[in-house]
Amino acid sequence: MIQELDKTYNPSIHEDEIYQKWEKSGFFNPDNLNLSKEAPNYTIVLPPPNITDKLHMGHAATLAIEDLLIRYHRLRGFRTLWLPGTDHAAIATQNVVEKKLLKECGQTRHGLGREKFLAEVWKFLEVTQGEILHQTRKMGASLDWSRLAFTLDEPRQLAVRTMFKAMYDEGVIYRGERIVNWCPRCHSTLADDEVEYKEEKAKLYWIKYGPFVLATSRPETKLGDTAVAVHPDDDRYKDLVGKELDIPGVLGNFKVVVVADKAVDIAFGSGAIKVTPAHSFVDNEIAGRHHLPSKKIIDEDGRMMANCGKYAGLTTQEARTAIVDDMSAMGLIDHIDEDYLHSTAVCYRCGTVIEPLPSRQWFIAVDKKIARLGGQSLKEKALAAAANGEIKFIPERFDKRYRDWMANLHDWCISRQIWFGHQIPVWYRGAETYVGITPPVETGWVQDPDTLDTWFSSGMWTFSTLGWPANYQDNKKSGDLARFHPTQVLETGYEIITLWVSRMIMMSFFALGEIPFQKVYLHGMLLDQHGKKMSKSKGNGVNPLDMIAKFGTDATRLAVLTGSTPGNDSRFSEDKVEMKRNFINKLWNISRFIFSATEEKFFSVPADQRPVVRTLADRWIMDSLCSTMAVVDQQLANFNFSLAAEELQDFTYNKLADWYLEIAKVEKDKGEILIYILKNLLILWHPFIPFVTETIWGSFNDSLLMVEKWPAAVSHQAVDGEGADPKEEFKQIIKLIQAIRNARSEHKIEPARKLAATVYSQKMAAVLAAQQELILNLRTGLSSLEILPSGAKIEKAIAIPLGEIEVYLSGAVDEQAEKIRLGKERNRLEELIVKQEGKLNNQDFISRAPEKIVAAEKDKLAAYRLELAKIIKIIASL
RNA sequence: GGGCUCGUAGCUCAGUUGGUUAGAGCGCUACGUUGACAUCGUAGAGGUCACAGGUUCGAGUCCUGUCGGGCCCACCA
Repeated sequence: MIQELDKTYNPSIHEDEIYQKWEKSGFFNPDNLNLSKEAPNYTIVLPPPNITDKLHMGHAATLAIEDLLIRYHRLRGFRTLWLPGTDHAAIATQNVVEKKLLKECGQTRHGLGREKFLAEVWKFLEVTQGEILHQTRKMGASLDWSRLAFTLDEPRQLAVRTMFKAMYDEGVIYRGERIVNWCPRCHSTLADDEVEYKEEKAKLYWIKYGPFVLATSRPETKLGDTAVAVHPDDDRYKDLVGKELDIPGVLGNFKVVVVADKAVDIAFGSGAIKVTPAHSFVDNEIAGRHHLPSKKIIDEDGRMMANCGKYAGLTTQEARTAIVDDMSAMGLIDHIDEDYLHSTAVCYRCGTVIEPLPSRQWFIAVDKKIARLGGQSLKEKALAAAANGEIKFIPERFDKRYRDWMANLHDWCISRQIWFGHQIPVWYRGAETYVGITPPVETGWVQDPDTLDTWFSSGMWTFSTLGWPANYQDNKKSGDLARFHPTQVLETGYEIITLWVSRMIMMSFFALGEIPFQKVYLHGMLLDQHGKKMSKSKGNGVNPLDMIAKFGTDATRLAVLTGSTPGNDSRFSEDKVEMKRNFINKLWNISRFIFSATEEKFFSVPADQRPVVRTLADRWIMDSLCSTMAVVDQQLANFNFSLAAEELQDFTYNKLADWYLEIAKVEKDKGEILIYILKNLLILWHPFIPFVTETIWGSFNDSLLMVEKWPAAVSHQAVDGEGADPKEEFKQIIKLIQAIRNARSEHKIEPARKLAATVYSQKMAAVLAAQQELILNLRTGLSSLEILPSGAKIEKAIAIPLGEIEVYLSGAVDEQAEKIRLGKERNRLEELIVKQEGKLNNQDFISRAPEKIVAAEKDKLAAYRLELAKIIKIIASL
């Protein structure tokens, strides 16, 4: 049964129905695919979007790319799993909800209390999660919804606690004191990427410091100084290194040592710095290297502590003013630079100045040698996986970024002082500590109030979604974990290589001793039409649902899949989507035409059964389809989605629609071959534009296109070719037709006016004669066509030299225009010949270039000369 | 400061290991309803490949430098 198609494709009346059909079929789930045991796996875990907000175009691009990969491999007979989920995005989500509560009911999280606040967060995420999942379905994503996961659902909570305990037992997770970014207002540590830098003018104080004069922007931290550091190569201070000094200060004299450390910049200030290990990251590192004591003087409220004498209780700002005044009175201030430009670290959330503070936090030791990793550290394992090619980055350049970052990685601080997230599975009772997957049974234990960095749980994503830890007993994988891990590809944005990709690799090595994925394909960012990053605050973001409503999902997908190369940013604009909508409509109308031109009996022929080929044009289109199949396979293997789509679009538009369909109208009886091409074309297009292809397919098939068989390019390779290469011969026909159209256009000959054509060709006469009907009927406007091996020049005719072929059009000649046109042509050829002769007269070229190239260049010159000779003859005759 | 990346037609971008007269789509110009498609067709114009050197028989492609975008990381005592 063949259903008639509407005049234009209207996505909105088909898409939802098609998606339901797919979902009901069960084929999103690899367990339902009819595959042999030997079928290879193809698994991708969806990078779980944050439930902070609905999806934007960037997410749409991710979904389009991954669905393309998944559908392509499903068609090719892989056991294909695409695993969906969402990310609780701890801090980000908590902030969004905090802001919302403050705006809507003036409540703070502290006012509400932990339990009620968390209830609000869960209420919020239910809404956004629902919206995200709806958007994802609208994109046509063929995700296995039966395996849907959330980074904070019950199974993932169990996985996180299990992981934490295992790492703690192995000594990889430890509690330690370290300088952290502390926001005195939020009362929380901030991750490095949550700190923002604001550039501003400040004062730089040059203070007298024993034998030194040194520059500081924070004189109040002098109370916590334990050393002075200079560069080891700095001759000015060589003699002082290693000495202990007695320094006069506002609270009396204190002792510091002088150390030499390469972290000091000789050129800045006086080349000497005071070292405050407790309140500066750099100083803390210097202190670590030289085993210096640390003295904490600022508390969690950003105030001076009790050990600061009369300054105790002042904020750091107040203390700075007071101390500078006092130092000034003591003559300790050398001078002050007023216009010192520097950037201050502030909280990305509230803008409060960050205080670096020593704090007790939980860490993952990345350099600790681990027995279960064969005595290697997480860092070493993660680096080796990239170095030995076990994990490949695409494009390759990101491999370097990954390894550079990994090599410089410090211990990873995983505790956060926020409420929303995985609460740390550690309980305290007095001096006792208990770490466990379940709470201790006895009473009196209090759980650590902190939660884990959101990347801890998302770092476990490849295996926590596949049933770890239940599916991993005695170092053996079972169930989904055995079937699908390691996954084949991780597809994500390059901006989270460090945040996410690196963590996943470390976590997977620790939990399973293996890589989480074989390839990492990194896509670029989607920018707006002006090349700016899309963001909510700029208001230039686009909701994919708007595009879908306007132009359809397929157009939206194709727009984000094309016009870009791997790893590079690309611009998005509505115009692009509109163009793709036009193309999809073209495909729809190609199908309509083919339906109308095909006898019913051919519709049921299987897509891989080759049709009978009769004419040169048939052989040409079959050959073109073959090479398109090969190119698409090759481009997709290299993640060149855009080039694959371009190849398909070129075949569909420029070969099939522009030429072969027109030929079919002339040569007739093409049903068998047309439906064959259409079926294969729909399969080839399906991964890119699943809805329209499935819709067309469904109008004459009972089966689902999504599980058809991908055409193997090799089986079509043997396009029967008696005689010469059909491609080359047919290309000559196309060239001839185009030249005739072109000549008509240049001579401004009205379309209705018919011309008589005479064609001379020694080599091609027979081939051209066989294609007479096409040449006459493909918009050339000819009244007659005479083809001869050779003959006399035709007077008063438009002459078109086409290499070996000569064409004359008589019936309407403007000799003046003809002279001008041919003159231009002559000049062009003469220039080419001069250039070519120069090349061939160059002895270096002749002797050093490969023979093949030299021969080709000689042939070219001969061809140019032949053509020029003809033109000169024609001009002379005018 | 370190690293990465981009600069090719008016616009958005391709251009595989150096080797035809540097390509595509859109836009523009002219013409046009031909058995699917105006969400269409035919034809055309349009480029010192950012700039300056170098390597090479040969450079859009490789090297060095300059200028101009973008991104990442570190740091600003």
